[in-house]
Amino acid sequence: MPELPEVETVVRGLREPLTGRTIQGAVFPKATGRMTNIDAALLAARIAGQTVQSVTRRAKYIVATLDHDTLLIHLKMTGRLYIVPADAQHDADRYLRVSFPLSDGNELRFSDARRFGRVYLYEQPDEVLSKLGPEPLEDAFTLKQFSGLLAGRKAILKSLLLDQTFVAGIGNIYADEALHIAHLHPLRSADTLSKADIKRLHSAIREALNDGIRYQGASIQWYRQVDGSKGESQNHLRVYHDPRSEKDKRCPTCNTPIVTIRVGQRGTHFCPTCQK
DNA sequence: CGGACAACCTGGCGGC
DNA sequence: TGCCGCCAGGTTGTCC
Repeated sequence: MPELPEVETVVRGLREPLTGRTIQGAVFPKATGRMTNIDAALLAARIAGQTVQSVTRRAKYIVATLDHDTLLIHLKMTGRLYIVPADAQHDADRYLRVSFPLSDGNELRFSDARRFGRVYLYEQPDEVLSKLGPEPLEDAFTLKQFSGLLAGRKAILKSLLLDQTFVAGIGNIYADEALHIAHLHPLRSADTLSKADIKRLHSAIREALNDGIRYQGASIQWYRQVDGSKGESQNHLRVYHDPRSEKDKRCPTCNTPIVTIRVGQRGTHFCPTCQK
């Protein structure tokens, strides 16, 4: 599911109900497998009694800064976070992976059908976060910086945009959207971009992601906001779609049928007329 | 560095 | 109605 806009929407939804609350523990109803970076019982013991200082986002990670540690949550494909009264039944959610009881009588719950999601507790979260590329919506992400990052890169554009160490937070939907806004073909090599191409791509990345946030994320399958509601971004996408359920997707600019190919194992959607 | 591919997991849907 | 195969918003590791 979640790319930068979806994770940002979830973070905004978590900020008020979590900030200032004390986490009382962590309950894992099923085997945790690879979900945590440390033993689940240790995580539960260590997190108990720590108060949430802030909830922010870095790339696609939800970052909850606690008194002594930082809780990182990655939703991967199907993770969901929501808050319910602590007495709500656990078995009402067949995909529940962990719940965190809070000092105000509520619980933060993490649900994940596909079990790819991750819940990490780090004293030094930079172990994970420092490997990530720049945040594309921050002021520091300038055209100059972006040009510098592209210098010497020869990768296929679509694959490069998905590389979290290149620029953080872009996923399959918004990579396709940004390339359409920038009029660039997903198979273009990064080393063929003109100065004008780079400028368009830089602003297109921001536009695509900001649109996603404005519409509160894309609920194509599993993604939900903290309150359980769907986002609206899926109704405003230019090229990204599911070819099986939407067989006649057309370019919003020129009405040409959108073409779907595979690039680096990912479904990739583009307008053959507008994107060169 | 970059591309190809398998893995991790399960659910949902199209097609037959 | 079944059952099969394929696809899915992400990431990581291996091999060439």
